[in-house]
Amino acid sequence: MVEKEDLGLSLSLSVPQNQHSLQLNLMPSLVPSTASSSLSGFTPQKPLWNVTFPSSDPNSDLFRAETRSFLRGIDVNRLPSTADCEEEAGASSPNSTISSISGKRSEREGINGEEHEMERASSRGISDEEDGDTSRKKLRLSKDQAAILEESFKEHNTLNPKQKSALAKQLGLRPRQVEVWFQNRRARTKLKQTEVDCEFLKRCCENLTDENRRLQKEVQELRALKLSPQFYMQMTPPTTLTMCPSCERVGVPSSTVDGRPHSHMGPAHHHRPTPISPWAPAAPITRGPTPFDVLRPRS
DNA sequence: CAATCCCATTGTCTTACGTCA
DNA sequence: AATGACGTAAGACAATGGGAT
Repeated sequence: MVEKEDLGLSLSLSVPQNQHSLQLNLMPSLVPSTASSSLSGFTPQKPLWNVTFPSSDPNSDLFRAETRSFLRGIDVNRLPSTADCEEEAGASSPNSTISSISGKRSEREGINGEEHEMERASSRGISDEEDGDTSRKKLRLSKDQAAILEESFKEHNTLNPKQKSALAKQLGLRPRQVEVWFQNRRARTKLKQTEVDCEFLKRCCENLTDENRRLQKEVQELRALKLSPQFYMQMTPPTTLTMCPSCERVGVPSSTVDGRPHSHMGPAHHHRPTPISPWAPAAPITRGPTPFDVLRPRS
């Protein structure tokens, strides 16, 4: 298990076998365009693929939104002052923290105490015609708010009630908004993880396909070789070789290995020796790179 | 039973792009 | 050809509602 350093985006991929759990650590703020990954059993030195995060992608909506917000210099969720109300009171202005309160949430957060105060504070900017309107208004978190939330998310991607309240107070948001932001943030993280996992599996599939193709070719070549008459002529008379299907060791019946009886042939051995063709190499077949080998950086 | 999470979905906002006058 | 207004599709994201724990 890889430590969730910096709690950027820690990705884990579980494949059927438990031992193949992909851990991907994505740290958008530190590693803007690449993601390091590690698979238990191997740890690539180089990033395997690029992952672009919204805030780092100049074409992304978040980036644009941030840029917009920055350029305008408007904190869309700041509790509106009178000056703000005069300046940006357009009906479709994003400059509002107005949002309808979920009935569910209203039940949950029995409006009281600090949260009640926050609730009222957030409602202060509602104009008369909006006040009675239950339709929610879209808000955009300011760059600063988003940055603080992001920082907090890096530290811990879930919040306890105390942290939530403190953060909400710090940001001038309702606790419910902070909670929602964290939920949506977790969802985005998961989505990104899924995309990365998908990309990884795609690569695995491609590599396996390649290897399969290569092995098929190798088999064909060996078959062709097997059928050629010259090959037989040069063959020494076949001896009866057997190979333990379990440990893939070649054993010679009615003989000893290193002077000692080979256990494969002993009565206690539970594997039935499999006869192998005389042209099968005694040495282990050098296999081609597995997908993991391919992905593994070469030193 | 309440709190919280995840998930799917909705609603809003913004941008890019195509069309037309 | 250049320009501005307009409509629209697409994407991002805050918010909602429901089910699960």
